[in-house]
Amino acid sequence: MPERGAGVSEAIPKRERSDAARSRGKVMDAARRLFDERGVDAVSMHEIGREAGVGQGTLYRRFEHKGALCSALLGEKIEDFQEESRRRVGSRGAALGRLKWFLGRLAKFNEENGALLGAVRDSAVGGRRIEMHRNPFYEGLRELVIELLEEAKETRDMRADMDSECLADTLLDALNIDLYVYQRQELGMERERIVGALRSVVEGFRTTEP
Amino acid sequence: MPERGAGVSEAIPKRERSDAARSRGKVMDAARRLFDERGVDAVSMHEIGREAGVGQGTLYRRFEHKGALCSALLGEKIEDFQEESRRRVGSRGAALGRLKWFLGRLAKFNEENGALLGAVRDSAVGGRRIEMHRNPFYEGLRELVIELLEEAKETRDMRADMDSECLADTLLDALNIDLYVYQRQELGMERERIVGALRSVVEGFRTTEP
DNA sequence: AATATAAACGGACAATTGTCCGTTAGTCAA
DNA sequence: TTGACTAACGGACAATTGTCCGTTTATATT
Repeated sequence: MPERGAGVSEAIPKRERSDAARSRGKVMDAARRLFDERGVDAVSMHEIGREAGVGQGTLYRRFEHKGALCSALLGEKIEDFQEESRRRVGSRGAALGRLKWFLGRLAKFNEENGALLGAVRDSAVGGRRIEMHRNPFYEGLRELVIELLEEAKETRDMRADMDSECLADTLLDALNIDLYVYQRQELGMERERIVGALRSVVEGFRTTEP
Repeated sequence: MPERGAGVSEAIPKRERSDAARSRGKVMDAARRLFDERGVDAVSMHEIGREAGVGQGTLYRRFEHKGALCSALLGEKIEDFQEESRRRVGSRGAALGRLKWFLGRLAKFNEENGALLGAVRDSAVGGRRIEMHRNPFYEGLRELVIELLEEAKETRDMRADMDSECLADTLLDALNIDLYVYQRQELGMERERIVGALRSVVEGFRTTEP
């Protein structure tokens, strides 16, 4: 197999045959339409196949499961989010300040894509539980946060004994979609409150100035 | 038969009829046996019913879903954990120190009950996503952490502007079973490392001494 | 254009979860 | 003890996910 460039999404190994591409498009269109109409949770995969006019085999060949389909639907949003994040995060200024900005941006991403993110999460059950974390999207976010924390260490803004890797997971998981929905809808917390609390956690990472 | 009702499963309204109690016992025994034999994930609900010698209606009347059954199975462990936690947490000493102890204990609980906790988590999909957080077990932990944080505020160990509620969710979610399994098995992190990182987060909550 | 071949297609099928409803049997009061 | 009331029972049934496999078709080659 020819080595493909390290693309953001690992779909399309060689080149898609024309009928395959057509099927992919039909399925994604149908899914968008049905999700829009009745909500993500209320639409079954078979229904999507029927609406798209493709068989189950085709449907599942293109998208391993509903979560993968939702990920594909999220595609552009993810690209935008990652692009903006990488740009802002690569800019000048204090690393911890940029980290705080990033946490706010991630909350906004949650806010805008809650339904699809929830479906992605739902599909990560049983044997696929690990996929929640081991995927290009999460790993990208993780690298980004680690990078910021390491930079904060180097500039002596953060204590040197802090564990950047672990902390990155902690910060990202504090904004996982399940907890976020629970805090927003069940506890009635405002977005700014959630983000604010997390920023105060980051504030605690700072070296105490003498 | 151990006292039921204070765990994750719903409280028993009046009193269980004798045949109902027998069914409950048979189902739990069968589940324990099969889970032990082949692992939680590899056993279906129907199989448990068959092994227990009860019909599907009975099975689902007693346990709403596989997660509820696993919660019941976790019952005693949960009791022990909660009891020990409440005792230690109610003791003397610095609140933040007790919080740190609690985080270690929670990690140990994860370690000991990973498979069942994973199944409980898996069953909290779709419409039941909220149940991951809105259940007596989680709420108990949450109250306990909030209590500690509030105490730390009162004794001026923690900055007064910290949001105890949000922070409690953050700390607890940092030890959710999915992330924990990912960090332990996928990233190969040691338990002490995970707990240590979280304790350093708590350390950051402290008021900076002048 | 004809042909070979591998990818893609479609829909039947298997597995699992969860519900429904007619039947059975504990429990309590007379 | 008897009888009635109602919780509990059991298994068929519906819905959904995901797989399998025989058939079709796009594409590269001659």
